[in-house]
Amino acid sequence: MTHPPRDRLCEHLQRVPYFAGLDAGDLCQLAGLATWHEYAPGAIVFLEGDINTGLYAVDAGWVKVVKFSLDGREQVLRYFGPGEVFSEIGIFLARSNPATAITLERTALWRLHRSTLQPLFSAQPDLLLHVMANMADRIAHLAELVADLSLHTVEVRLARLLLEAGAGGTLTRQAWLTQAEMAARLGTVPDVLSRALRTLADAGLIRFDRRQITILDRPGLLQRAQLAL
Amino acid sequence: MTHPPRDRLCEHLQRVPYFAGLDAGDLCQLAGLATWHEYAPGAIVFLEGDINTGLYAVDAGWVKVVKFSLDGREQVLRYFGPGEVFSEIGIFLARSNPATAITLERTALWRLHRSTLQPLFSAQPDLLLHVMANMADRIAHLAELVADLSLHTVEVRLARLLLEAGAGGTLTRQAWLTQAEMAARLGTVPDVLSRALRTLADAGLIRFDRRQITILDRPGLLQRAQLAL
DNA sequence: CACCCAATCCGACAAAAGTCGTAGCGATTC
DNA sequence: GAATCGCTACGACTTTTGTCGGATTGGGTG
Repeated sequence: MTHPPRDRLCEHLQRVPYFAGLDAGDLCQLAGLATWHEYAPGAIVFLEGDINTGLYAVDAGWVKVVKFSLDGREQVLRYFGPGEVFSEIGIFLARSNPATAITLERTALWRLHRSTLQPLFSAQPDLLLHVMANMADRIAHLAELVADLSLHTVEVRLARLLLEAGAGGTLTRQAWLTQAEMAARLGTVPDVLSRALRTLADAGLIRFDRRQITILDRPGLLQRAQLAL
Repeated sequence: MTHPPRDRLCEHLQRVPYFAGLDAGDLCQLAGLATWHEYAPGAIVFLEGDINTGLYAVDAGWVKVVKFSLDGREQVLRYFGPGEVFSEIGIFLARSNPATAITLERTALWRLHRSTLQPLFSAQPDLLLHVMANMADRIAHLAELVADLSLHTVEVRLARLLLEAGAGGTLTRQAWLTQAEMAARLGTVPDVLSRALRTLADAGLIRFDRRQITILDRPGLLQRAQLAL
């Protein structure tokens, strides 16, 4: 994970789905303004309350965006992996980050600082629309998370997560996706998640060990997730 | 609440904080494209899953944006009152509404349909930035809601709500803000909310009756809200 | 006024979630 | 191989939340 040469940044950005469809020349202009940052696992990219940020694009690795309670419990709002862009709120000077970003493993990010973006926006309304579309995605995702937390039990939430993540039957967990991490994602604690996993396993709906979770009975799981019948 | 004459729409829009700072001529152009809609209390403005919407501005009345569970429980994402604009997601054809909008009382809305907005966006990047700033606000608000639901008890959430809403000591409730409504806002059920209100009242922190809630001990309430000490 | 209806309140109970202590298991390190 | 560390598992317990039946209140209506 060494610093990619300048003349390859453009190519990099074009592979980011976020920027697909944008003019190649404009993208290269963007690339020239991006800065490269490497982080160790568990490093803080930015803190809730900070205002001095911009837009981030993940080159390699994984980042989680979280909120903390005073007593240290954490709620994951979202994970971001290679090719994804986050922190749209960093575009606005008037608003501080609503959450904290932390790396989950050794991670490399591109950063487009607010000040470098402003002129581009005026020149390239298309870019603005892309960013807006991403924000719309964030809003929909968060609204779904709110509904999940408020309206469904841990078991239902877990079933939904498994159905979503393990579209292909077996879900091989990233090394960093521990039960504690999954619990923070689902808005609960490791113990409760462990119980829920066992309940689903005992019911014959899934099978799991330390590195992967297999869906054995998708229709049954859909039912537990209150998405069917 | 009769249909305002066309030549006053412009003036109306200028009073919407959302559009403050935009060029007056552009606003009048916007006004000419808006359509006027009236709703009875409890009417559905749009449903989760619909895609045929646009941007709404509240002229008079109140609207709530909610998610439902299969068994009918509801979680309020946000309330919108006079002068506020909502449903930014309606701008994107590719995305269906993530939630349902319902009126709380007799309500009048302006609607700017997607198709009428698109050309304006190209001509007026400023307008885009305004919409984006509002989306940033939605994201921050939802992130806060997620953290609240996941990390705090009902009592803490209630204390926070009271501190936020009743900045001036006494909070006179809108007629529609029943305990059931407040419960849906806090992500719980009326019974539990009633208990939490009683607990705070018994502790001498608040006083409440059917039409208003008074904060008696702000520092004490701040402590309950885990925002102090 | 009598009536009705929605909102609120209450107590008892059930379910879900969180806490705690302990124990086992695996991979890594020494 | 032994020691260690992080992750996972499990059982017992507490707290929080949700549910239910029924009582009470208060405003509006006929």
